[in-house]
Amino acid sequence: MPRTKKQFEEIRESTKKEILDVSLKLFAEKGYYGTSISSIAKEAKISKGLIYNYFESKIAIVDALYANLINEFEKIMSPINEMKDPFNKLQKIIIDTIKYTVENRSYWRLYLNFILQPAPLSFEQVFTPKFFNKFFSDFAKIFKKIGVNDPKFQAYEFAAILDGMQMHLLFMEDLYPIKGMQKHILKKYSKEELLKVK
Amino acid sequence: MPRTKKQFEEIRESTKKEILDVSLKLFAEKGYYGTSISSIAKEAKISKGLIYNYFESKIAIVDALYANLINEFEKIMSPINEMKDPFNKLQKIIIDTIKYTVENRSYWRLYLNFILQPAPLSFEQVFTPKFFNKFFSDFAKIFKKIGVNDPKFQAYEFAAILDGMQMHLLFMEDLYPIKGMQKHILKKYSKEELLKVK
Amino acid sequence: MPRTKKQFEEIRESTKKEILDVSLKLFAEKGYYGTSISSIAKEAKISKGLIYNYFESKIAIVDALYANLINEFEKIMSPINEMKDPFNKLQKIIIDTIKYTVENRSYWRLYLNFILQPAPLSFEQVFTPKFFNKFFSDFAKIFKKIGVNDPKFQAYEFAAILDGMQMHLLFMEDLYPIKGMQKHILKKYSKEELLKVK
Amino acid sequence: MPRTKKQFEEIRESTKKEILDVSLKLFAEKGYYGTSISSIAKEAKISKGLIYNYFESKIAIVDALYANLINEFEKIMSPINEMKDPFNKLQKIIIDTIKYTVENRSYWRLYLNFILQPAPLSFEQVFTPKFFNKFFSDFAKIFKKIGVNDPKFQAYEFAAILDGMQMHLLFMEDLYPIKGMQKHILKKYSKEELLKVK
DNA sequence: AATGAATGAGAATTCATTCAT
DNA sequence: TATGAATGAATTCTCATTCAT
Repeated sequence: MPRTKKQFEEIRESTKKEILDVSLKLFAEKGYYGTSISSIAKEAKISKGLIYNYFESKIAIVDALYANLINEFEKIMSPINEMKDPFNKLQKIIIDTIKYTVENRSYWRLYLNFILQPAPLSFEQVFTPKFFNKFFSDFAKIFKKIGVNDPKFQAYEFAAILDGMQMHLLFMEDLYPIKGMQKHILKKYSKEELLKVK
Repeated sequence: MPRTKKQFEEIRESTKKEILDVSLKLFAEKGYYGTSISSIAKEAKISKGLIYNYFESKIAIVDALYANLINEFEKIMSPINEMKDPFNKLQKIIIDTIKYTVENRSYWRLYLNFILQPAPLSFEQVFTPKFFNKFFSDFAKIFKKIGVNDPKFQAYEFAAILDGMQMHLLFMEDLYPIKGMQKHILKKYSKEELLKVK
Repeated sequence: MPRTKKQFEEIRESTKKEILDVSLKLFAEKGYYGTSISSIAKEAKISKGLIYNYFESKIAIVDALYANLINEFEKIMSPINEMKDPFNKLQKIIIDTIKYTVENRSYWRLYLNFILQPAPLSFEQVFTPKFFNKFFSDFAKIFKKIGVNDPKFQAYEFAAILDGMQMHLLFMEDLYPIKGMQKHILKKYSKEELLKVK
Repeated sequence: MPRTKKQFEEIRESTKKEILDVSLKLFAEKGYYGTSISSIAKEAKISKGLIYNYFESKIAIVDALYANLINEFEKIMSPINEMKDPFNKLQKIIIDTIKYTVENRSYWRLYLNFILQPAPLSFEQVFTPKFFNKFFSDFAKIFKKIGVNDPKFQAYEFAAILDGMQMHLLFMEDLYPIKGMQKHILKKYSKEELLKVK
């Protein structure tokens, strides 16, 4: 009895997901060049050839991971974007950034790698300088709404703290006092403090 | 009649420097794996073989660049370490970090790459979590001396801002408003502001 | 529809054998360093890369040949070891040594090369001095059983004759009067002669 | 004051000898391919270039060593050739073979390597099958003079024992009971024994 | 859909030899 | 005579990708 169309699709779906999961793990652990198609196949317990049934090339896998990463961003940002209160917004950005970084180190490690990764990995560039500018200007709007001085540079500062902290966290792993840092940052960007400075 | 020892040394000196300069440029541009020995040779207008007259292996080139990088760090930090006044110290750290990053983008791009680089590039690790801890604790001492609340996390915040800013700057290049940011950060860590918060 | 496991195994089996056969021939003809992986690939009419699908490195090929060689040794020696009569034993050792040398020149040429080969080829050493001592003491037992004077040195002499003859045979090829030599040696180690000397 | 012609020649002579000595040592230790021109230069404390002032190529060094080896042979054999008494002759051949092998392991190790060494090292072949035949026939003459049966194969046997013993000695080094073996062989080829067998 | 044998381009590395001084 | 920097061809090895089954 041949499989139904739906069954086929389910197989495709789950195999593809497995390849992506394994790839993410390996890329984050060993880097793009340190991860061979063979090792992905072995880890995913499928054949090398099958991978090419799902992805055109090695770089296409990265592209897909990349796309997923963008989705993650969206998922984090879209509820935030819908929030009205700028103070709550800041608090949530901080909390979520830390939460997702801790929960999903592989992804974020990859993300930082990609950002700094030079040329050969500049597949469909999504994390373009423009993309970042969007963030900066979004943040700037929040600070403008709050009414602090110099909202533009407050935004750059805010972004720098988050990305710097993320980098330190990913690099130092358990040595980094993320709990304390979170408290510290949350306080710094709390309503009371912000109103004080204003 | 052979060249004198000194002549030979000069030749070696200059060829070695050329190889390192070209390598730094290419590694920063295209990454370690994206840069072949061939391309270094071609760019430096020497033969592939000659490179091995100066460096044992490809990774040895990176090691040398790495060592130079450490030197840069020392050069930046040693005058700072000798400074007494904590306020001046902070100001100088900010100014120098930005100055050296702008002047020497290749190096710092490489540096960030190295920090996050996974496994295969684990040449003599210098930028270990321990190395960073040293920075954090040095910074903490400064803030303690100033007498701010929570000097430890102020230090982590300070480091995060600097590294985050550096990352943004390296990624966005000319799109980044580094001038304004410098002013902003300097003000944030100026004597008046710090004394206010205290 | 992929090939069955058995089909794959057959392919592997035959390709591996082909690589080993070609390698043996070339190594014996031109030596280890005189034989490139390229030349093996060309002679075997496969791609260079495929060889690495079967052997980890060039030296691993030699290791495999080496292991086969040990097997040959076993095959020659095990029926001999089971023989009781010491006179028959000696006769068989002589006959077999010559037989296998003539039939399998490549292997034995390689064997002699390996024994004397210096350093760089010191893959898993099997032909250690200890290995030889085993032979000497086995031979000594035979002569002791026969009851000749000085069985120890009779054994060394016997081994020297066999290895010396083998060397001459491999070196001089068809110029060596192996037939006559075999008769001569067989007679020297015949029951009558040995009992005479005793 | 420029050096005299004679002085120049002395320098050349001694430098050349040094190169050969070092080469012999290294070739015997590490083999031809395991020995680089660089390592010879370093060990001889001269420059790489200078070697090419004395020898056209790496293989030319081997050729020279080879020629020296032939000389050694001559030196051993010429006094022997002048001896009249066949019994003394055999005794001296045995004694000298062992003596020179022990005293000059490097040379003889090289010699055995060369004999079996395939193609790439088949520089000016001196150790041709013909060369060996000369030995065999010389030996045969001795045995003929003595009047043993089958002098031809006695000669082959004699040569096999010597070369086999030499091989074992070179391979097993101090584990080989060369003293006892010498006594044994000398006795076997002593006047009394030979006359007995005759 | 799935397998893994096979390919081949390209990478790092070695080293005999040349050559300017 | 002597030096060692420089060359370049050849070598081993890797790995993304293809393809017959």
